[in-house]
Amino acid sequence: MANPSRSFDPTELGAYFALIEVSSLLRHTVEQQLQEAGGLSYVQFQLLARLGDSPEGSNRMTDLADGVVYSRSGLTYQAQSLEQRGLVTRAPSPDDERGTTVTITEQGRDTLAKVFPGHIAVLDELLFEPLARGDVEVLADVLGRIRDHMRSAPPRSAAPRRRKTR
Amino acid sequence: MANPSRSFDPTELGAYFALIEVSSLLRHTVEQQLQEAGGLSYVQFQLLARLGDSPEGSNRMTDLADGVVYSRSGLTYQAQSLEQRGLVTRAPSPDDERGTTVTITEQGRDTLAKVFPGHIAVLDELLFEPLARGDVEVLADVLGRIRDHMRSAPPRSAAPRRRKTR
DNA sequence: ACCAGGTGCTTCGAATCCGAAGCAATAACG
DNA sequence: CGTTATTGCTTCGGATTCGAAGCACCTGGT
Repeated sequence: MANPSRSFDPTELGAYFALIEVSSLLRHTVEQQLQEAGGLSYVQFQLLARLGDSPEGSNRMTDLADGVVYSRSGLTYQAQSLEQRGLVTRAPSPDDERGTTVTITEQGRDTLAKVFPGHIAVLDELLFEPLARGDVEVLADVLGRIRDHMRSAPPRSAAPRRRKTR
Repeated sequence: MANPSRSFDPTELGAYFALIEVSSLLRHTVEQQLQEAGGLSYVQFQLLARLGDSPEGSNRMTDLADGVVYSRSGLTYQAQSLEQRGLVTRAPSPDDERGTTVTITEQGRDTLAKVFPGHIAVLDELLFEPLARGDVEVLADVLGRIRDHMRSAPPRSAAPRRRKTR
C-alpha cells in the first residue's frame, strides 16, 4: 500500500501531466487522420490492427476488449459496426459455444493498409520527430515496464474480492 | 514532412503501444477512484485541478478546453454539470463580454482535497511503483519534450487554412 | 461611425460510450 | 448426473461526446 501522506515533487508531476497530455493530443490527431483516411475511429483501428497482427486474423471478443482497454458492451457495439461495414466477420467460437470469434476480412486488411501510411506519418511527425534514438529506447523500456506492472497488478477491486457475505 | 515509405522498428512500435496502453489503463483506474471518492469524472477532476492551481482560481472556457484537450461543446456540458453541483461558478468575463470565466468554489476545493489523496495513491501504485528515480526524470524529460513539440506544431489542418472559396 | 470578418461560447442532433441486467453455455462440485 | 457458480456476450437505458450551426460581441479597415 502506498504511503497515504505522500505527495509528488515537480518531476513526478511533470511526468504524469506530460503523459496524459501527450496521449490525449496524440490520440486526437490520430483520430482525425484515421477518420479522413478510412472512416475509422481510433478504437476501430486498434481492433483491426490487432486482428491483422494475430496469426489467425481472429480473436475472441473478451481478448480484444482487454487488449485495447475497452468495455465489453462497447466492443460489442464496435464489432457490430465493423461487421456491417464488412471489415470483420463474427462467428461462435468452435471450442466454446458462448464465445464469439471475430475475424478480419480481406476488405478489413485493405482498409488497414489504406490508413497505415498516414498513421505512421502522424506518429513520425508528432511523436518521434523531437526524439533521439536513445530517447525512443528509454521510452519503450520505461513505459513497457509500467505497462507490465499495470497489467499484472490486480485491478484493485479484485484484490479483496470479498466473498459473497450474505 | 515525414518520409512516406518509412516504417517502424520494434522499439518504436513498443514505445508507441506502451504509451497508449499505459495511458488507457491509468485513465481507467483513476476514473474509478475519482468516481467513488468524489463522484468526479476524469475530465471534471482535471478541470477542478487546473482551476485550483491557477492563481485566480479561474479561467476562460477556451483556455480550459485547450488545457485538458477537450472540445468546446464538451466543456460547456461539463461546466454546466460542475456549476449545478456548486463546484464552480460561471460569469461573463469582465474584459470581454463574450467570454465566460469559470471559477472554482470553496466546495470545489473541498471536493478536490477529498479525492486527492486517493488519486496520488493510485498514481503511486500504478505509475511510479515500478520506476527508479532516474526513470521518472527521464520520463518527465522525454515526454515533456514531446508535449512541447505537439503543442507548438500547427494542428495540421490549420496549415493551409483554405480561404473560404465561395 | 460603419460593416465584414473573427472570436467565444452555447445549442442541437447524432454517435458513442459505459455499467447493470439478462441470457446461454460451461465448469465445479458433491 | 444434478445443482450451483462462473464466464462470454449482448441488450438496455442513460450519460457523455463531438462537430456543425447559431448567436452575440469584438476588431480592423475604411
